[in-house]
Amino acid sequence: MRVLIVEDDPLHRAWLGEAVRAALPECREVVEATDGAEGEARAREMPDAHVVMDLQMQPRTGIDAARTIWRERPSTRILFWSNYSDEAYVRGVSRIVPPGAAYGYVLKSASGERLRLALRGIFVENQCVIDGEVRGTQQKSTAHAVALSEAEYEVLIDIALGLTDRAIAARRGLSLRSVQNRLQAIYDKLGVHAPEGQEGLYNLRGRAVSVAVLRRLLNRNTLERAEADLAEWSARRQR
Amino acid sequence: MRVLIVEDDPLHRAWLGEAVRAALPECREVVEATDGAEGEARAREMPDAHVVMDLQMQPRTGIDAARTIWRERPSTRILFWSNYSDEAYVRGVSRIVPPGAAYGYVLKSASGERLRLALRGIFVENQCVIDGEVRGTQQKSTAHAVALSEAEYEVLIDIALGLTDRAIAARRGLSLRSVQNRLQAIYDKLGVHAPEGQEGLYNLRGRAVSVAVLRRLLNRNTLERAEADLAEWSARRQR
DNA sequence: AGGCGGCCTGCGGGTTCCCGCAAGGGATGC
DNA sequence: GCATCCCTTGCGGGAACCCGCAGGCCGCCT
Repeated sequence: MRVLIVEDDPLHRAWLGEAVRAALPECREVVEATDGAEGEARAREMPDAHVVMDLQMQPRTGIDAARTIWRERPSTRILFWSNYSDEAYVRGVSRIVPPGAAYGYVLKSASGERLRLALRGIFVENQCVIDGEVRGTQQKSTAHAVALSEAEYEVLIDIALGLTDRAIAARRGLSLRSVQNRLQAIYDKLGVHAPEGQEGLYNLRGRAVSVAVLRRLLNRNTLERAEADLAEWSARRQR
Repeated sequence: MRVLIVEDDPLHRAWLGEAVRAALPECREVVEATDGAEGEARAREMPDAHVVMDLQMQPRTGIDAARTIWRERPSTRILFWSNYSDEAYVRGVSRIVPPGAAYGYVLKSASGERLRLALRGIFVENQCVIDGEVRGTQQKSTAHAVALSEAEYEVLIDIALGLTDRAIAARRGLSLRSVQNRLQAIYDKLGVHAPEGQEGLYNLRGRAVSVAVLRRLLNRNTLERAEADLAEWSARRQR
């Protein structure tokens, strides 16, 4: 067994290396990478490696790296080790896990014992290990009536990018009115309407984005990736 | 001399404690706090302490803590030790430094030697020590013609909160048209206009916020604080 | 079959946004 | 004094947004 660690913080990287060696004595080799891009390269050289990865990295995030790693080798087992359980991250991860892949999501604030269990669970027993807190936001994100559907989430991203209704309609293959219907649903679910007696206070479109950021549905990484997707779509559409 | 460390990550906290003791042998006591609120409390008990503080903390950020510490004792010397040099953070800090106070801003990625120099410079020599990278974004943020003025920045925050033109006008004591002028300036400076041949692509208002987030002019913390300010203003205005 | 709920779509109109045009102040400089 | 620059304000109009109403399609239930 070989393990690849991708983590930009030197202190955390060193500590993680120790934890991996201690939890997995059967591990022959531990390789460390200091950012997403290097992680992808190392993973390419180690076709049998398991991966432990941070999510917040500059400039390529853990999600970016995981996506390419999984695209090249969908059976790779990846343990995400992150500071936060924001819905933006949880959604980001669950969007890219290949069907059937074993993965994990453990918070950095979790105890060493929990990390140890996750390491063994994923890499040895081939099971999925998700921290309780993460599980919580995961369920919250699929609980009906409060949560946004995937279709609505897409439109939310589009307005966060600053697209017009018309542009969204073109991009998503919908009519203008359908886009607006989705927007209504988003406004309702996010509860962006101004309180009693303050009617003209909010621009609902902008307010929705604001609330989404505050509720951690959206973050800078989400936007950055969406921006890249948009650029690609926009180029393709030019011809 | 006494030093207060405010840092939520245990690894970083421990390492920082060592660095402080090594750099400042004349330091009699090192106290550690694990989040912003505790930091404020400890600072209150140590009326002579210097402070080393992380910026990203939950739920009270380093900026929140620094603000109350400085309000109670404006001469406190604070060294901010942060992962990022985002304009949002730099602006956030420079908005709250009391006139004449000695402070510092050092990146976590900087070498131990740079941290040592900063610690001695601020706490012993009473000078300001700002990392080169931070200095860079600081200058970028005040370089004319590309950068937003303070007035424009306020309006940017308002649209990021999802306010209407009318609401912004009421809040900032301006006419509707003036608000729109500020918006124009923001649109120009952020360069949000769609490329040639894609005229209806962007909703400029939303696009401006998007670009601002991508350029790190705004982040979640900025928004959170702005939201609190807005709520307070809104309550005051009700009567 | 018929009814029901969900999603998509067109129409219409009230409101808000985006912005060109133009007129009024201060502030500064020669 | 006058010119110049910057910021503010009003007016007006075209475009985009928000949204109620109503009709159509599809799958599901009894």
